[in-house]
Amino acid sequence: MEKLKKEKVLVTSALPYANGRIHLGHLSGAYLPADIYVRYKRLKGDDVIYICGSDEHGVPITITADKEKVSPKIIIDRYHELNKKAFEKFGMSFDIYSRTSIPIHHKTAQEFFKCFYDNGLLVEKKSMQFYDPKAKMFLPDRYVEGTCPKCGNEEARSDECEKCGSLYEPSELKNPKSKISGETPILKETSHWYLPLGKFQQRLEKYVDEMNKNYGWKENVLQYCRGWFKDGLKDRAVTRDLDWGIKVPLENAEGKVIYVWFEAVLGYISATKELSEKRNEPDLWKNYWQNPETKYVAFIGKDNIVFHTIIFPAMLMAWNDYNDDKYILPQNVPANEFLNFESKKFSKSRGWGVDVLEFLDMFPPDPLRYTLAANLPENKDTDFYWKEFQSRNNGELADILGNFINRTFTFAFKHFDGKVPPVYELQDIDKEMIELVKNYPEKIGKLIERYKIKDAVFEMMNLARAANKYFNDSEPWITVKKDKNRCATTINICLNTIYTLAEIFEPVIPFTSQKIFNMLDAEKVRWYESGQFHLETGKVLKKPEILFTKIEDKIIDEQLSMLDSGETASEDELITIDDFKKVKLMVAKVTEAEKVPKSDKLLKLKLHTGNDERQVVAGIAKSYSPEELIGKNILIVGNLKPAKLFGIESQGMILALDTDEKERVKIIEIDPSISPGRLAK
RNA sequence: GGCGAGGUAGCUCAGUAGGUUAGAGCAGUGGAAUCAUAAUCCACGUGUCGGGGGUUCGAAUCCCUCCCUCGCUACCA
Repeated sequence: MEKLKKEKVLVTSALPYANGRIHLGHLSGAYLPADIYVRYKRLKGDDVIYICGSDEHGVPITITADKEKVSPKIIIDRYHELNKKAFEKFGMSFDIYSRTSIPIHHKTAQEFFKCFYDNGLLVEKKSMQFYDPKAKMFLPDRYVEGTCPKCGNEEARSDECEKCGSLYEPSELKNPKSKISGETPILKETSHWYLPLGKFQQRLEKYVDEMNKNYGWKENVLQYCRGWFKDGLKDRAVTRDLDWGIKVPLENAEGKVIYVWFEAVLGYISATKELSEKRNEPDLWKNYWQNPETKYVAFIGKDNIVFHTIIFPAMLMAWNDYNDDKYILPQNVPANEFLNFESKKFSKSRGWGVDVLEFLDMFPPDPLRYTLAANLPENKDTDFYWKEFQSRNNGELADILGNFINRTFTFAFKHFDGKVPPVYELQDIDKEMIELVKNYPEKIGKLIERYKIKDAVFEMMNLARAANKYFNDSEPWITVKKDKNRCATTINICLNTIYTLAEIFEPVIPFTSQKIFNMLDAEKVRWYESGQFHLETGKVLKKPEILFTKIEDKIIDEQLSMLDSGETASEDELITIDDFKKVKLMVAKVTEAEKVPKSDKLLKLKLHTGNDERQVVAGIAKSYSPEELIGKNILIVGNLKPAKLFGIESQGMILALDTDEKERVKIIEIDPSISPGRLAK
């Protein structure tokens, strides 16, 4: 075993947004892999700190607060505490779980802002922003929806179209609507500061390239970066008009806060500062963040890639340009994909999924940690299935790992007074086992170093499999009668293997691992030494306990049936008759029809609805030709808000039925004797 | 329709500097054993590596094309 240099490692996990409870998907993405990595690093003897905390600013929190008619502080306090507790119960080993509402963070974020401002980096731009007179607030991009002036995308944001990627002035956006009140917002002048990311593009590309060359970034992360670089990095506003957040530290900046994307990533630094204070080591944070020796690894989910590979590094570069105390940049950003739940996306609003606290009320954390770790979305989205959870718990943790430990311990107690028996003459089978065990820590360590956690977990269980085989092949239940020394040797080797198992499994199932150490009355050792045999002959063992209880089919079936009922309830949500009365279903006669140029599915129709004429655009071109529609009596929704499709105004919606054939619909035809304009009731 | 990801044994998946008989876990079948949480161990797969075409001495692995699935997004009004 080569002596490895002690590394200085800084690990962060994405700051969860304090606007809801974390669910299993969150754990799989950014938290469990990081925790496994960190626990391994600690066992290895590296100097590591692990930082996380709640992200507590931004508009969604204010909206939740408004909905509940409480202050945003109530919301963030609630979710900060809940999530903190969930992480604790799950066994997350953060050195600190901080939050972005604390003064240290406000100060840090303001320092960065001020530094960029004072050095003339930030560009001030006056612009017309949407203002919702009813909600009395400026509307952030994502709360304004309208039609993109360039490509006609109807769900474009106020200054940017995600469809075609074009940027424009809010005044160019067509048909703006406030997503908060539904009102048409007015344009009001305001001014904001922008971070010119374009200035950093070349350096960022070089940075990503070099880090990848030296440390092997994940393919999905690189793809994402390439996409952003290809489009060219744009100026990004770093302030917002809002009263919830970190105040812009300038004169005449009333009502302005630092945009949450700018400050949230700095929360990692602030949290480390808070840790410094708590430990009463004022320079601790600098020893990591401003130490070129530090290896900084940022664990995140795929939705967060751009912030950690482009924006945050750009901010740190900018700081480093103007200051003598220079920050290090992420050395690796091992972003995971997403975890789905029983084949579908987690969805809070649809009640799909299980949140962490809910889960841990029913089951202990280790089986969950193991199941999630064995199935991490490292390369692609994966699923959490209740059945898989059961089979991993019963078939692997209980049957393979737990049972091996149990059968070994019962042997030690039945035949060797609960003490570690001595080793006598070694046969080939023993030597092979000893050699095998010796190599496992390094094998697994190498996988974890390369962020191949899933493979590492598989190897951990493989050692337990091999241990069972060794036990079987050695047949101690026979040797105990014929050759006690042989039996003693076998049990000694098995007990030492259990020691190694306790250590290598610690990052994944720390609670159980601790129980095993207790049973062995032993302590953790250095990771790379854990494959060697440490148990002294004659050492007194503690009585074994069952480490994993089996999960009955009944319990899993209950969960599955709860899912079923939960989902149908939300899908078939009942409406009142008043809800229905809002919809004006009306008979109309088609007078003209033509294809919309350049469109596959759209027809432009002129409809006669009794007293007036109206134009409707309908997506039925694949099912009907314009000619066959003319003269038909059909049913439409008459009081739908007009919308523009392909630049053509549509003043209603034609009702049609799905058919078995894909993309084919059947319009609802009304008896020709009914005159246009009649309403359905 | 656009973008992205994927289609490999019944299920979940691994498998890129292209090279002998394509792998693992689970499930299934048969067997061994009985110390142990009825837990373990061994043996067993003629899989069109989505279809077709191409490059190559040789492709699951590279190129083209088509089909299908999922996600996001859309002309779902």
